[in-house]
Amino acid sequence: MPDLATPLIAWYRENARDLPWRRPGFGAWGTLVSEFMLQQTPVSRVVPHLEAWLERWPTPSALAADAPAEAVRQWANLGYPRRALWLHRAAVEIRDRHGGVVPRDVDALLALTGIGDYTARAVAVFAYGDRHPVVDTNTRRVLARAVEARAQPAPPARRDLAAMEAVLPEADADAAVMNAAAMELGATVCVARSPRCDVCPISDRCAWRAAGYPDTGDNRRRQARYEGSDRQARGAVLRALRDAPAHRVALTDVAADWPDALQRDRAIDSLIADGLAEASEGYLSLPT
DNA sequence: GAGCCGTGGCA
DNA sequence: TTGCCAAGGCT
Repeated sequence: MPDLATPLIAWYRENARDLPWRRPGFGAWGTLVSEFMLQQTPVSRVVPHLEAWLERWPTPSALAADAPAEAVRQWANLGYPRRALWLHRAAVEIRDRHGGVVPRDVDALLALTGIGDYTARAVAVFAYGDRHPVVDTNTRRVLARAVEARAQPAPPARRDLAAMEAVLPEADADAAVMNAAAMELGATVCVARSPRCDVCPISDRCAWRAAGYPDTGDNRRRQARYEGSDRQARGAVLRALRDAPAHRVALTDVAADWPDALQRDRAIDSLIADGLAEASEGYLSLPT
């Protein structure tokens, strides 16, 4: 296995983007909030929302003291609004189970609502400096190409953690930078379409490049069409609630212009089932 | 493990 | 216009 860490770390020190969560002393709560927002949402859209969020709720207890509806409203159009609800629940759990301090232990982090393998380790590594493999979609693509000589990674699996562990330096601080560097390379150089191998710091040891960029197929899961989907209908309903005075709309008026009434009703029911909406006395509202 | 869950930018 | 892609997680 060629040494990927040395050139990646050196490259990262020179080329890392200046992002809010990379500022010294950003804090574990800020890191946690940023990681929730970054789950499937691009960096450029997250940055302004993150700063507004932390200004309003500087600690987990501050968020926990507010209503879930406020979290969902503040989430605005970041997408996947269940994350706002889960972040609020996590804040309550941090207040009640951890004295208001974001836990450092990976298992404790994994036990929080909305935190999985990626986010738990990202917090432990980037906020606390501990040594764990942090594997996101960028890292999976970098490892698939550099190590496995594949054009695209396989779907996410637990073995991805072992694959990253295998290329991680021993020292905690180096391992943390390596984790960030692999993600950064995947986000800015080793991108999904049209990778920029001419500026890649590990192109001389990339297995995919050495093999002549073979087309190894693509096992990635396809996203369902969004236009006309239930997800779009849910988005329309929730947008109406966010924009309404007191986050409350008469049930008969919610997304009344939606072309498919059955689909609209299905969306309302599923939002209620998810805890993102509540129905009472003929009105639909955000969760209190 | 597969399907589901928002939103917007870009080719 | 359509499909791809984005610091995932839950059921």
